Amino acid sequence: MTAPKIVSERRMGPPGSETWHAMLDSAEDVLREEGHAELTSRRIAERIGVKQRLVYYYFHTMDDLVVEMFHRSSERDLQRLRDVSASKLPLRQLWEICYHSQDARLISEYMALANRIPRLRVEVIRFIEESREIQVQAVAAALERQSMAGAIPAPALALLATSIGLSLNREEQLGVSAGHEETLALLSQFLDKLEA
Amino acid sequence: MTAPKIVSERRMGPPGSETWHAMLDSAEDVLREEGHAELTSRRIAERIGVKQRLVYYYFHTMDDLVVEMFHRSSERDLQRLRDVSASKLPLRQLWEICYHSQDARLISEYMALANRIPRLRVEVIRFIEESREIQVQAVAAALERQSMAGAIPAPALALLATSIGLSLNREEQLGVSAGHEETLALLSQFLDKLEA
DNA sequence: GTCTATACACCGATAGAC
DNA sequence: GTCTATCGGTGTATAGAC
Repeated sequence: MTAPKIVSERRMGPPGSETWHAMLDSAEDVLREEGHAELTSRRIAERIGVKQRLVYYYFHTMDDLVVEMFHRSSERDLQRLRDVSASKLPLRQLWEICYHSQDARLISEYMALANRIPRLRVEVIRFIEESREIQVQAVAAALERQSMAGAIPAPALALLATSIGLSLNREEQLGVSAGHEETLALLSQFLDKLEA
Repeated sequence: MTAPKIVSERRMGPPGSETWHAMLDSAEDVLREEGHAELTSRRIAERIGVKQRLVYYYFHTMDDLVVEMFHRSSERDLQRLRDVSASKLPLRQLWEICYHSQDARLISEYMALANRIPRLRVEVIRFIEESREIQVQAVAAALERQSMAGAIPAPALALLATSIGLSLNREEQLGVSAGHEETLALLSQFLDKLEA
C-alpha cells in the first residue's frame, strides 16, 4: 500500500472562484491565440492583471492548470452536446453543429500537450469516448425517426462526421481549400439520401 | 525594396552533410517520442553524441532546424506518394497506404509547432496541397480504370481518405476504438461497390 | 568541424510579508 | 487573496580556441 504523494503543502485558492475561472479563461485564450509555447504562468497572470505568484495560489503546477482547463472546457462541450442530442435534430443539423463547433487550432494544441502530460491524455480519451457515445445516440435517434436505422451504423456516421469536420476545419484555418467544395457537395448529397 | 535581413553572420555547416542529416534524424525521433517540449538543441546534440554548440553550426536557429526537418521529411513523403501514384494501384491499396502511412502523433506535434512558426506553417500548407494533388491524380486514375470516374469526385475521395485515416490513427494511438470497427466495415463495403 | 565557456532571458516554483 | 523577492534550472544563442 502506497501513501498518497503530497506534491506540496502550500496554501491553495478555491477552485471555481472568480479568479480561478479568469485564469483558465486567460489560459485558454493564450493557447488558442498564441500557442503552447506562450502558455506560461507569467503570460496568464499578465493577461488578467495579477502577478505571476497568484497562479500558483490557485494551481499546484502548470500541468494541473492545463488539465483543469481542458476538463472545464470538455465538461461544457459535453453538456452542450447532451442538450443538442436531446433536442432531436435531423442529421443535417447534427452535421452542421459537428462541423462548426470544433476549433482545429485549439485541438491541435491540446493534442500536442496530451503527448507529454499523461493526466491530460486521460482527460482527452475520456472526452472523445463520452462525446462519441452522445453523438452515436443522437445519430441513431435521427436515423430511427427517418426509418433509416438499418441503412448505416450510427457509430460509423458519428466518427466520420467528427473526423471530416475536424479536417475541413483545420484546412480552412490554414487556407487550404482543395477538394472542400466537392466534399461538402458529396456530404450534402449523402444527407439528402438519408433524409428523403 | 527591402534588403534581405541577415540573421547572423556566423560560420555555418553544409546542409546535406552527414552530421546535418544526423541532427534532423535525431530531432525527428525526439519530436515523435518525446514531443515538442523536449525538442531542444541540447537534447538533439546529446542523442547523437555531440555538444550543443554544434547544432548552431548547422542551423541558424531552432526554428530553422524545425522548418528544415519538416521540409526534408515532406519531400520524402511526396516522393513516396508520387511513386505510389505511378504504380497504378487500385483504390483499396491507396486507402491502405493512406491509412497506415500517417503518424498521428508526429502530425499533431507539427501542427502545434506550425501555429507558432510562420515558415513552418507555409511548408505545411504546401505539403497538404501537393500531396492532395498527387492523391487526386492517383484516385482519378483508379476510378477511370474501373469506369467509375463519374460515380464520385476524386478530390472528395482523396480528402475523405486522408481525414478518416488520420482520425482512426490518432484514436488508435490514444487507445480509443469506439466506432472503428463499424467505420472500417463501412469503408470496405464502399470500396467493394467502387471496385466491382 | 568540434570544442569549452558563457551571456542572457525566462520559466516553474517557493518563502514569507501584508 | 495578493503581493515582493528570489532561487535553481534550462533554454537559445554567441565568442572564440583548437
